Amino acid sequence: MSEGIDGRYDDGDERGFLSSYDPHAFAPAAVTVDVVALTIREGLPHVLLARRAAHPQRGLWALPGGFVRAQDSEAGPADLDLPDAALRVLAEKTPMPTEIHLEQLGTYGAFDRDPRMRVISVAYMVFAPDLPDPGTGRDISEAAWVPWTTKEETAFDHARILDDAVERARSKLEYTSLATAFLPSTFTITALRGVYEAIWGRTLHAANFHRKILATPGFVEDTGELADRGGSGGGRRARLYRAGEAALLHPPLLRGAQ
Amino acid sequence: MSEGIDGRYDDGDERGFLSSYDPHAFAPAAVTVDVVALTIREGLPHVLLARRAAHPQRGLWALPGGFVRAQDSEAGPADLDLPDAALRVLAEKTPMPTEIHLEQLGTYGAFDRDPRMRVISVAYMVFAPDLPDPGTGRDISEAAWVPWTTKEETAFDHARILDDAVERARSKLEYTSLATAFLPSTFTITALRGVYEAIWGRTLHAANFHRKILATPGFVEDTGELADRGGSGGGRRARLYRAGEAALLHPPLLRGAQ
DNA sequence: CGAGAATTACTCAGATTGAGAACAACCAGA
DNA sequence: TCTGGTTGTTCTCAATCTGAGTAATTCTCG
Repeated sequence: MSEGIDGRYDDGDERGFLSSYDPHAFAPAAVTVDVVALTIREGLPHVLLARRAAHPQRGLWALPGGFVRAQDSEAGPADLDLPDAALRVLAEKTPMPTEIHLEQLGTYGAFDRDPRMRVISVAYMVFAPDLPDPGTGRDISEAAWVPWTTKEETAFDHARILDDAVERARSKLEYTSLATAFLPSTFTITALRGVYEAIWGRTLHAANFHRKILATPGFVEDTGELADRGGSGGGRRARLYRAGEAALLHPPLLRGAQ
Repeated sequence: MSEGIDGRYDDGDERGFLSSYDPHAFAPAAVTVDVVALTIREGLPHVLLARRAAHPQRGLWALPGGFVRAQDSEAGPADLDLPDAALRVLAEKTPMPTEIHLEQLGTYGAFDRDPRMRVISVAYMVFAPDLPDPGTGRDISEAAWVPWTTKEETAFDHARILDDAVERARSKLEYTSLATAFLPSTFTITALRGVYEAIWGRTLHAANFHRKILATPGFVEDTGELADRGGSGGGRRARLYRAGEAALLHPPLLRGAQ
């Protein structure tokens, strides 16, 4: 990968070469994962944040995160891949269902993003249905689902990571079927529209949305059942759907248009 | 970030805390950057690859890459941010113009992706206009622009990174104006269509493409000039355009449709 | 039962798209 | 210099899609 380091071994055989590496010699940066877990509560997007229990920046909100375990150690077994590390640090803050949508957001590595040392952080996003509040009876630092509009002070560069996550989520809703990841296994078209309206921050024309969703092949499948009851103030009972097979929407739903 | 490590300092003040860190103790993984540089030559997408000059996997094609320099060292000054590292390792393989499009693709960290040690690699993409072949008179290992359809054996997991880059490029062309990044500062609509056809691997209706590009606000700006001459086999001289201000296309160009 | 509300179906004008024809400008060779 | 072939650009038209509004259906609540 780097000619500067590899060059010293140009004449060796591969077997002898592999045993001669000292990982610490080439590892002057720490690697962490941070997770932006998003959900929708009462029509508003929320993100899972934890209060920092230790210095630096003690008491500020921070994304759930932690060091990637590169090898087995006293802290626990190694993380075999980065998504494993992301799910582990998330589970340390709140219980999660087995089926959640996890995707990589990006990696942040500016030299001054952490005052302690050079830290390179791989950020992940989770789209989750509405979940209970993080348990308080467990060995968990204070964590909570916080409205993402809350511009309270956050630790390190987590405000920027959160902004990037918001923009990614808004964009993903346009051309993928990921909106269903915010909902339980069956849902109504109105609930699906609520996801779009919450993430995009605008209202959509209910009738046109309905037509468009049903016209997009593979977005939702009819379960044949009806919701238990209509909306809060009465109303017809809505049909229940489940997520379909399609991952990409053709054509997309555009937030710019109405 | 990690309660396991932070916990030991719960009662300290922030100043004393910062000086007590030993980076090596928490850094058992190396961080590298790899760059997928794409361009279009003679109507076909090409990627910049370098033959590995050293073990492991000596002689295989690999993406330009190298270790991130977390601190100043004998190898050179520290990379202040990850994009700086990406541009540095790319410049080590071939000269690059000052204005290129660079964006992060993703980070790869499976435990077995490098046989030497735990390596976490941040992949970047570059969209470049057609450039000269990498200089042979410099202290450069063999590098070349290779058609991306060449499924020759590549080192490590670089084939997968390249596949991810291809899919990202195809997708980006739909809803951003990045196709212009593959062209010189002024270009014809036909050349722009050639970018789409090369990346998407299909032909597009010339007249409809023309109409759509000019109808998309901010995609291209008319320079008022004409190309020096028509196409290869004669023909009318085309109008020259330059890239416009818009970064996102509304509405997008859809590859699924015709 | 009647008012109100949510869901779903329907209508219609305007915009967009896919396909092709037609027109314009240029090159090369007769 | 004429002529056919090639490329770039504009135009036409039917089919489809979109935004906006209206209406029908079916529920809750009082």
